Amino acid sequence: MPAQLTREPLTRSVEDYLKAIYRLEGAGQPASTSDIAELLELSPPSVSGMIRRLSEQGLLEHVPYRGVLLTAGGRRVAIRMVRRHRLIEAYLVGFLGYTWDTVHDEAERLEHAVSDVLIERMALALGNPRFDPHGDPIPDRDGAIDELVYTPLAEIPAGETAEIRRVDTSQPERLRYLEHSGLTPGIPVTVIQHQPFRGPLTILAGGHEQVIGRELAEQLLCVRPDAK
Amino acid sequence: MPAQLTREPLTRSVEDYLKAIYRLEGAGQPASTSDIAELLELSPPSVSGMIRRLSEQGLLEHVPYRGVLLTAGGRRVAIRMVRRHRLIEAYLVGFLGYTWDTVHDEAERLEHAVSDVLIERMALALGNPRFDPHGDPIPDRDGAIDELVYTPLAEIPAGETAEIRRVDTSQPERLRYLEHSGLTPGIPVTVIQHQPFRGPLTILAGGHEQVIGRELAEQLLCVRPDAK
DNA sequence: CAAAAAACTTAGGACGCACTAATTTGAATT
DNA sequence: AATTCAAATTAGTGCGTCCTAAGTTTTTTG
Repeated sequence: MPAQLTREPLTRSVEDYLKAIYRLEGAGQPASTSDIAELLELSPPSVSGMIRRLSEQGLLEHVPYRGVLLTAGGRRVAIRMVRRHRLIEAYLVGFLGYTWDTVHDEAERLEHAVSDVLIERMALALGNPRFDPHGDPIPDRDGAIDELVYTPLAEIPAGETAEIRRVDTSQPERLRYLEHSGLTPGIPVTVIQHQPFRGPLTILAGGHEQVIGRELAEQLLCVRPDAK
Repeated sequence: MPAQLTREPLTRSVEDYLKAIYRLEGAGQPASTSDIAELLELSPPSVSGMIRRLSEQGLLEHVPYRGVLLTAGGRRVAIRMVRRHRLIEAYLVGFLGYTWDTVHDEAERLEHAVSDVLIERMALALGNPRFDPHGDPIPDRDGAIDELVYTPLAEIPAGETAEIRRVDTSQPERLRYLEHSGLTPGIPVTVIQHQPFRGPLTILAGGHEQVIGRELAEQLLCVRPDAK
């Protein structure tokens, strides 16, 4: 109902909340207070307070005790932040010698500080890329984003080959490990064996066999040649 | 006395205050409350309050009713911000199509958000430049800065030729006008005539005569071939 | 289905940083 | 030297964002 008519500049906190809620909504459910709190490393009462302010501003809908959903306006802001974040990552990797395990934190700060002009200049320098270094899709200027559906490597049956397209973690240690193991977007991987009880996978990638934990295999998002 | 032992991250406001005080100290005098307030567009009481906090943190020395001076620690922070600001300006102009009249505001926000790593990457990409697009000297990593002494064009006697080295304004309109008039760092200018009573100057630059206001001529910092 | 556990909100407070209004101090003027 | 004026400070507030402690609602479980 309150429509956020006066476009006052949003604070960094607000931008972070909206981005987090957008990400949590990706799971299909409304974002819960505690999930937001955990993602942003804040206490639940702090989140409750911010939810009240954001829904007063018309950026989200709140059903008490049930969770929140972004309004169109809130989603617009969130997607804008996602575009910024991913373009900055791509630019830093493409032009300033960053590696995919180090860009996240830098982008996390810069996304709040760059102007629209600078973002578009970066996009231009990069040739308007559609994916960032982790394979995450970059929304276009209008907020359109093609969220392709990928299959986690962990769910590829033994014997099948799939290609890694996207890596769903921002932890530097994990990213370094994956890079070192040759498990990056664009790489074909053959699943040799699944250990039972959600155990590790034996895979073939880059010409040699290796074993990879289940949790990590969940974060390697792939396409199967046929299922594509 | 309080030595700012725990290196907690400084806020954006604190960084802005220290940079402003550093700039005001350039005039040789302690920075006054009202000068700081004017430069930062804040009320004097706000500045008084911040001065108290900053001197408690050991970043500056305050003599009540007299003004403030940066401590070594405060100066270190301020020079770090100046290096950031000027390197960012140079990078944006050099690599992202910015012009010298549009970089200031962008750099003003980015200087608070970039990491040391990113700044050094930009410096490397630029070949560790010593001056920014306006001719302002860029402090090196250790904070060393060679503040050359220039002569304002307004003080060059009629008949003499001098070379513009530095332009002391960040107002986009003025910078656009100067660019349009061909009055940028590196350009030789011959003073033809001074109008009396602090009036405008007639000058020869880029092959044609033009008239330039006294105030603007004060901001064009030059070296004289002989005095150099 | 009642009791326990988990999730969420409200209450109340702190901190940083801005403001206006009122007061104090120092400098300038007569 | 007394008065006047400008500059600076203190007093008191507000806003945004965070916190802990305490209370409420929903979900889970025995």
